Amino acid sequence: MATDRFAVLTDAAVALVAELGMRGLTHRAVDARAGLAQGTTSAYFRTRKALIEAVVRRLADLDQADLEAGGPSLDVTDPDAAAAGIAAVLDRWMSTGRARTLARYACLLEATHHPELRTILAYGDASRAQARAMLAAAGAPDPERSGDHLVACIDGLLFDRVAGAGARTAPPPGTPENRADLTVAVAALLRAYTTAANASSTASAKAAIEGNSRS
Amino acid sequence: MATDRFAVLTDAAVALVAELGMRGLTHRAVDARAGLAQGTTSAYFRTRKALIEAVVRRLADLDQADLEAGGPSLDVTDPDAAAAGIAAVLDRWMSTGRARTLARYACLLEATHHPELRTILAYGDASRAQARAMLAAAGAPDPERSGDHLVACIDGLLFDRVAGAGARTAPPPGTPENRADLTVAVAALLRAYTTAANASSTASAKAAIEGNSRS
DNA sequence: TATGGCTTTCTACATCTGTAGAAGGCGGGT
DNA sequence: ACCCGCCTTCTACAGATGTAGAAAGCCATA
Repeated sequence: MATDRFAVLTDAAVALVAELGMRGLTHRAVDARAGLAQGTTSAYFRTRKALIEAVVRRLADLDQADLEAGGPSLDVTDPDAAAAGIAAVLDRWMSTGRARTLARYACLLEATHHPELRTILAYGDASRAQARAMLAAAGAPDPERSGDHLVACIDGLLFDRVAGAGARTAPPPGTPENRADLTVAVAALLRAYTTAANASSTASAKAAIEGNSRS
Repeated sequence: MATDRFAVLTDAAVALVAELGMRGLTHRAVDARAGLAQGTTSAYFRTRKALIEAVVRRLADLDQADLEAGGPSLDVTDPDAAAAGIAAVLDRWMSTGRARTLARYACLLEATHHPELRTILAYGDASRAQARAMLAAAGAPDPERSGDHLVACIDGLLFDRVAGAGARTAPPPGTPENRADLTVAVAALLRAYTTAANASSTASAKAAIEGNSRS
């Protein structure tokens, strides 16, 4: 999975971020983790920022490859099958790919105070595009917006199970029970955002919030 | 907002975590941020773990107070109003309370590799209970599970806007547009998880994933 | 006033971290 | 064989960080 020096180092870095957080990402720690001589990481990534950027890039690349290798089908005609497909991906990301998922969230948080990372980390752009396309094909109103909402919610399900309360309460990752649970959750989401019966337009919603704004 | 020494210090710590990440949480940095003499934080929280725990506890307390001061109404009979109420809270958490929200996510990620934090950080337990109660009142099937899904999704919407792509694409926090956007998103969620027309039971979902498990 | 316990402040120090450059080694071309 | 450029490894060092203890100040009570 990691053959050349760069890949070995960045993979080790990703693993470190996943299990120790951004704080554990250190030149020397990466050296140790990768089983290479002290100073190696420092030689390849002279500054810490370079190291972080490499991690972010690596994550993006891995996700890209993962997606191309076979994402969910997203068949509009069969929402339940689409939900099951998405659930399968989510389950994989929280079992086999848990480390990568955690690292990704850590990087997202990091990007909050490091704008330059945001360019590289186009995480989820592909998913969003896919979601929008699917909703558009399903004839949903405002597929752009709804697609974004949908992806955000699915991501929420993932985050909850990987770092939130779901990590304790939900069925363990990698099991059929987990996939089943995720499937019903995602199916509900798909139904919610595909139905043209989406009565609340932005306009009517605006009216509804009148009495609720208290900031 | 912060009168006694502990509160001053932990508030400064929360602010630091929000804007610099966990890595910025340092005894000396907290001293500086709080405008107190060097060594103060070190005296109050002898170890770094104690400092982190204090931050987590402070976040939990603030959330608790926030919730008691007036959470959304969650009126079952009027889902749109409930959605608007939730949207208002979300909007506040991503504008005025953005720092706290970011700090919370950072702590959640931190709790991933520090189990002792998990006990303190019962974040969202109240929300989950409320969601379950609401869904139960609405006659939704399996309100426990659906409630958890619902909260996870709502949290996903929040995370997306605070740290994800939504931070760039969605309407700016604190504006009516944002509240409106969130309202339609949440309303769709409520509809999805309250409808008894929730055809896919766990059992049928299990059948649906048969062809999709490839891990 | 003196005393004893606090809270607060200052200082010390071993480690860790970021960063840079020197030293060493290896292989390809002349 | 020799040289040159590259990759790798080692070492140095300034500054940050975690942690502990000493010093100083404050206040109430005897």
